[in-house]
Amino acid sequence: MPELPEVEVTRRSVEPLVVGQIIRDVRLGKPLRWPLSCEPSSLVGSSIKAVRRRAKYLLLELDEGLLLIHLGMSGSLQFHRERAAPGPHDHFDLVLCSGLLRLHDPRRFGAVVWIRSPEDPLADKLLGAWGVEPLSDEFTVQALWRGLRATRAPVKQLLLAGRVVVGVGNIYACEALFRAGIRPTSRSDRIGMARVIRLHAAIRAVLLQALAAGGSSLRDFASVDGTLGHFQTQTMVYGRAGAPCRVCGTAIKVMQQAQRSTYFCAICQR
DNA sequence: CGGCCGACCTGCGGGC
DNA sequence: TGCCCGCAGGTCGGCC
Repeated sequence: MPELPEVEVTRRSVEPLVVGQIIRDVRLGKPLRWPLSCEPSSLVGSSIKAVRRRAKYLLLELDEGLLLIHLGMSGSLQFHRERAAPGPHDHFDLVLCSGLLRLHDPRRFGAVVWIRSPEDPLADKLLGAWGVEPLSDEFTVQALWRGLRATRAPVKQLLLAGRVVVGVGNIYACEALFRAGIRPTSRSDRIGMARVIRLHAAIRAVLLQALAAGGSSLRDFASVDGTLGHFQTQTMVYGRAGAPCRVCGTAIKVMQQAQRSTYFCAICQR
């Protein structure tokens, strides 16, 4: 589920429930992508000072250090007011006074990692080399232009790589390129300024539209209070192979790029 | 260093 | 109806 809109929707719904709360207990389920990197019991007694987001990571700021949460492909956070027995796919619980914050993640590509400080080598490995936040002032046409000029890779793969701009995954890369009228296979360094300007606007617009829709709930993504997102019903190309383009009526095509499915309209994107 | 590819893991939908 | 295959929102590490 988790691209920037889904992670941000999660952040906004979690924040008011956990900020100021003290960690009473920690429960681990099956192993996730990376180990927690500390004794679970060492987190007990810490309070949660803030909930931030960087790229697709949620960052719970503690008294000491940072709890970094990644939702992987299938993760979502839940909040239970009452004690609730964990299911087979519930792999991390933070017990607070106000209730229980729980990571539900069937595929276990997600992770919860404790980071001691910004100088921790783990911080660099996990948060170090990312590009700018697309909804911040740092994401300018110039920044996108420079990033595109620096590589011959297909533009869709550059967007997915996150080195220039973060938070854009497979759904929103396909959608942004459609809205900008750009072929996903176009060589990044051959895209002209007029198109870069359109792509810059399209990335922001599609992410904002998805945020307003509560994200995409392809399987079971939900915000912490259980609300489902509905952006998946608004996509122009993603998941619509064979269906008519909402602009020109031509059948939407799907192809493989770097082992990911790319959806596009061969007429609207040239 | 850039870019491709496999790996990680489980569930589900479509086709036979 | 039931089984098997392919595919799914991410990203790291190894290899050329």
